[in-house]
Amino acid sequence: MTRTPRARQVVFHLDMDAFFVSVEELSDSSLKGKPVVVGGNPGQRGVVAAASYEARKFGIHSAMPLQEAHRRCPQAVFLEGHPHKYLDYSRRVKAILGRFSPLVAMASIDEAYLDLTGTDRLLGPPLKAAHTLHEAVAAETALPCSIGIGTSRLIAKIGSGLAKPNGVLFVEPGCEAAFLAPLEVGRVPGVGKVMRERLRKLGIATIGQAQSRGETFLEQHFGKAGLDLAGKTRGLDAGAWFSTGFAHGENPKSISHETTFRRDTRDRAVIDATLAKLAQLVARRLREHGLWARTVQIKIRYKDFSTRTRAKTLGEATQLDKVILETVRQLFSRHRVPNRAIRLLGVHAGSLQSSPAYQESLFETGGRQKWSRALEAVDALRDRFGESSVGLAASLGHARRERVHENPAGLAGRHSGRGE
DNA sequence: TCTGGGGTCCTAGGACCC
DNA sequence: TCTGGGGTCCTAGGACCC
Repeated sequence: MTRTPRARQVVFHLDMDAFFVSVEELSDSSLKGKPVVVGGNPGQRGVVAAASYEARKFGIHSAMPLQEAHRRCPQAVFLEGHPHKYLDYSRRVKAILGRFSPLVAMASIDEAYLDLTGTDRLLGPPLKAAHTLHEAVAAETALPCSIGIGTSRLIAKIGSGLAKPNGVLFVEPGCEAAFLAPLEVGRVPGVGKVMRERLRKLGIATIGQAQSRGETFLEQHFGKAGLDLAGKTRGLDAGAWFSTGFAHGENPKSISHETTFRRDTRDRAVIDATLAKLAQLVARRLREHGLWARTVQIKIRYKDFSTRTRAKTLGEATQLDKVILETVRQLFSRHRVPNRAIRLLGVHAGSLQSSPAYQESLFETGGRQKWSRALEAVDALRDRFGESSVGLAASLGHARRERVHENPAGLAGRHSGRGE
């Protein structure tokens, strides 16, 4: 990523501490100081959504199977949780953040990035501003959080992780690489279990070791992910995840629902009812967002956890329960392995667009391709008949009509310079 | 260790087009 | 008779995040 030279950024990353657990403690103070797990009961199929710091002492962490958490700490309090409450508190926090900067990006329900570049006059130096913010969150929500401050989102995020619990950490500009060097490479966002293991086999356990192997080495072994990693080890916001900018919260790229059965099933009635329910949930959310889906996908996970997805792209985008249900039924009957017990079913809508036909504002993703197709066609005509043969306005009008008739390729085909 | 649900992005191969 | 060189779209799977 090339970066235009600019004033050094001041980025905050604010992360709520054990968010779901902390919210539960607000309404039941007897939970404080106890090992608490939010995510469900240990008898259920499920994983830990949040664990209190007390529970973490037993080795319990997010995404751990509930049964395993129970095995490690039978005396822990297991809670189903209250998603609506969490959303409510998330909004309250967001409102507070909005008073500190107009540039706030919620990265998930319990974390946000703030751009505080150039707010010295108003809020004081970064550390002071962070403490003011920290106190405001504590005073107005009674929830603990941690704040990382850096010259990039990446540095701020890693910083907030190290500041936990309930702390503030400031990485001085210019000290990024030195700050990162001793940290475990798994601290880098985007480096998960698989990449960490591959790095370990290459003798890379810390960010500093990755730094010294260099960009070429990392790219050779990991392709684009390696190139991004090289940037991250220097404290840069490399990769798609970090380069999305602060203006956020546009339309989703996909909408899906899935459910794991309490017990694996082969029961056709249960399966049919589940597919209908999932299709209906997906369709409703499409309508809520004012979006139409071009592809519909089914997900089937069997007893042995093997998972299959099968997709179909529709001729015409939809937001109707009926169309989605018919499509997933078809995909299911065509691809299900007969008599195998099913653990999970899912319905997924992708290739979303904001109207049923091609019409996107010409500058949005879908439209851009059509646009360039049309312009290519114009170029082909020019190649063949000379510059004067195609007036710009006329050709664009033509392109638009072609789109409405859903035959964007027709123009290019008939008038191609290759012509055969 | 018996593994949720909602997402994003990336890869890679094949179809198809000019 | 050793065989292009783009490009896009579609599909399936997987890593990763919270």
